[in-house]
Amino acid sequence: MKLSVRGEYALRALTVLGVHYGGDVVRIQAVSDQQNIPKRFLEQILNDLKAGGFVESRRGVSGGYRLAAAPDRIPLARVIRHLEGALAPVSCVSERFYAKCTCPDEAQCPLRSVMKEVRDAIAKILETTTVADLVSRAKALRQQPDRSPDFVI
Amino acid sequence: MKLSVRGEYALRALTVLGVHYGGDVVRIQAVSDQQNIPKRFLEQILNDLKAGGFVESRRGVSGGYRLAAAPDRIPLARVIRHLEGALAPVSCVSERFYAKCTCPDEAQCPLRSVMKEVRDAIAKILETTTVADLVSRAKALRQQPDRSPDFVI
DNA sequence: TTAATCTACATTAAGTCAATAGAGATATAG
DNA sequence: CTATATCTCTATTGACTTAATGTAGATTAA
Repeated sequence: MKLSVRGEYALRALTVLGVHYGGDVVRIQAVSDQQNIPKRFLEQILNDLKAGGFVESRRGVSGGYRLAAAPDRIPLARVIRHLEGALAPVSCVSERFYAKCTCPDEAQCPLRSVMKEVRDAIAKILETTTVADLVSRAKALRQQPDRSPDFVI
Repeated sequence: MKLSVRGEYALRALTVLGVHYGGDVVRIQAVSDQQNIPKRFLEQILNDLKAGGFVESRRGVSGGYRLAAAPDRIPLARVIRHLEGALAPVSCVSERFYAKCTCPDEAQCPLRSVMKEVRDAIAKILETTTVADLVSRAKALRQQPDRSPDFVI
């Protein structure tokens, strides 16, 4: 049930680009420094995100990356599906990456129905959460960095 | 976000043992045949499940495996955690397998809070679903193999 | 023209996964 | 008591994936 480091880096990078949405492009180096992501690896990832239509780039001096769409139009599910494939824990319950599993009869496999519930729960969250949400959560967390829920007056 | 084939086999095998709960032990060969699981691989898995306290075994002729507890006392989450580790998509939001991630400041990482939601959604389902549920779903599906919800009289 | 940037493709080292191999221990049937 | 079907244990393999690193090139603002 893992999100790869690659996927994690991608979402963190998109958050940075989301913060600067509407402004100028952001250099890879800046994202790398700020988010503690190996620069060369991040190059690959951003290139992949460009191929997926999530970001656009400008080359040359003062080049960089920016979001290709408004942050609230980029659900996390789309990004993760592009980078990693299925959200579903087993391929036989995936909506867009379906593949047969090894059970003798899918129609009678009780595990499938449970895993379908899991898939739906994951998808529900990741379909409705967007890069814009990451940006606003980042802002909120910056305001109240270490205030626990019990610490409200 | 994947459940490994190993984990899938384990849960399918436990379902078979769950069906026979209260009766005699079940041979690996029988489980292997019935569930289309490579026998030698299944041996390893059942051995691992035994180490985890989920099943017990009898050796020798007419040996085999049986559940070590009532099916309704075995939540899927326990099994998966034993075999695969964390349910959480990223280690930094795992309750029992916490590990630091690479983000510069966990307290201010917006991705963490989203992934925590995902973790909780997954855990909620897998903590409340037990081997007994798999057994009863299997029975239900056997009764009504191809009757869709729209097809009820 | 320079230098900072993105682009493209190749390579690598380590790890994981699914499965297989082989030798051994145990217990039941006969 | 012996034959044999089972579980037990450790090791190994081959394919694949992951997270990076290497090298060379294209682009563009200053």
